Amino acid sequence: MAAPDQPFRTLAGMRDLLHPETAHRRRLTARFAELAELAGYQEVQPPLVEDLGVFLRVGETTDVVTKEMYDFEDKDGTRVALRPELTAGVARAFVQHHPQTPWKVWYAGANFRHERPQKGRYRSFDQVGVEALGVDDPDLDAEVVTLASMSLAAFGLRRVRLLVNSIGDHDDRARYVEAVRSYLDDRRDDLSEPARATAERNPLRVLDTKRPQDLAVVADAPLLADHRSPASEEHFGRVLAGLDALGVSYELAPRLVRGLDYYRRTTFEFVAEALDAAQNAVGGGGRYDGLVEDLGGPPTDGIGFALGVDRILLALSAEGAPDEVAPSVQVFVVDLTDGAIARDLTHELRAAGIGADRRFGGGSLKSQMKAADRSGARWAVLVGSDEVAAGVVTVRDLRSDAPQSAVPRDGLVAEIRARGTTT
RNA sequence: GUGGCCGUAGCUCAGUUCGGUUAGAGCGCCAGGUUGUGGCCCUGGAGGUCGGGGGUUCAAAUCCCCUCGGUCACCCCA
Repeated sequence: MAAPDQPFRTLAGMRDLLHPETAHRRRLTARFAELAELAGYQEVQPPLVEDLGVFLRVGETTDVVTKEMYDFEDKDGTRVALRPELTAGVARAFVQHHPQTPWKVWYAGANFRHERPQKGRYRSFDQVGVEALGVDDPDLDAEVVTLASMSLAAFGLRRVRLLVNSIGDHDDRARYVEAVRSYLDDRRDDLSEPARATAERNPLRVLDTKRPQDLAVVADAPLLADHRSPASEEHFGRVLAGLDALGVSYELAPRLVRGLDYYRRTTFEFVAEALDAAQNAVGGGGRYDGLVEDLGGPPTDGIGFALGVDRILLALSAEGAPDEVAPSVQVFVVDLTDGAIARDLTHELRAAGIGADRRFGGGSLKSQMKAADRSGARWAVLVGSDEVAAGVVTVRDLRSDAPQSAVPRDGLVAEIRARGTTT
């Protein structure tokens, strides 16, 4: 096989995650898992690939499904797709395993959408989130929104706006869609060309347009609040009361229409103010009361959210959040003999739970000390012919000018433990 | 999917307007100054398919075409 004209590289919109970013992501995910489990959510891991039909239920009028999906024919002819989001897979899992309700689960994982990449938008992107199925109680809505809000705060994000809306239940939504459709039909001549196409496919999506021309039309569009049934209105009122009681601040966003078709009643979105980029939504979610039924299960209420890990990291960086990563190596062994001592000492230290490394190929004392410095280790342990003869090692503090000292070779682990590895 | 801008050393970038000797800088890396001591300093060194392919020309990093990638916006969304 001939070598490629150019070396292989990641596909468009895909990236290698390297240290220290991997460490930031791991820390964020761990923090999220902690918070979700504190609230009684259990981890779930649906597969990355599902039958295409699972995702079609997400919304056959949405770009996510119609244009952006990585779908292909499997070897047996089945139409399958890489998941563009996790809610549909979780709902499918609910139908398949019929767990006890309420089923409260959290997840962390990659999703795939074939979009044109830009800042904060990648073809492979990570989300963390929760889903809670089988409960209609507005207090659950408040719990879920609060968990999302607290998670963002726990990650260190400072400037976040929470937008909340209710798009009504199934019937409210259907009536509202018709009202908007007929309104937009009347104003068709005032709409931009792309907005006209959107209006036919999915009228609600026109409402959160950014084009000035369409904004003027949208300003006078029918209001959702006028189309919500008393029951929906009451549910929404209790969600907001719950948020008030829990001290979660939010803004009502009457035109907040989220991208996926399955949303009902409560919808919400988190916007990071530090992100001036177009992609500034760091999370969102809502109720999807009909989704499980659409996937062949029993009528089941559900609500959840997803937070975009990539965008949160971008926002944290834009806010100037601290991003130091503690070095994992605490001790660096400098061996001036043939290297066998470094081999044995690093092994001994690691077995004792102390991060240890050394320089392969030896090199001058100076070069090994440079390597020790770069490793971030707190301690350098030096071994040369003098130490070997005396049965000791020399321990040097790389972060202070304290004098180095000789320590019995067999007592090194105990000595490092006694001195500590931090600061 | 559409449009603007951008691809030069490991990294950040000069050089491209108006083609012309061995393509530069800073940082990083390696070595020496200091035959057993890192960080600061000094000296030296290694390292480049100028994204890739084709074309124009006596001559291309520089001009033209194609292509790949990045970035920003639209669209969409986490």
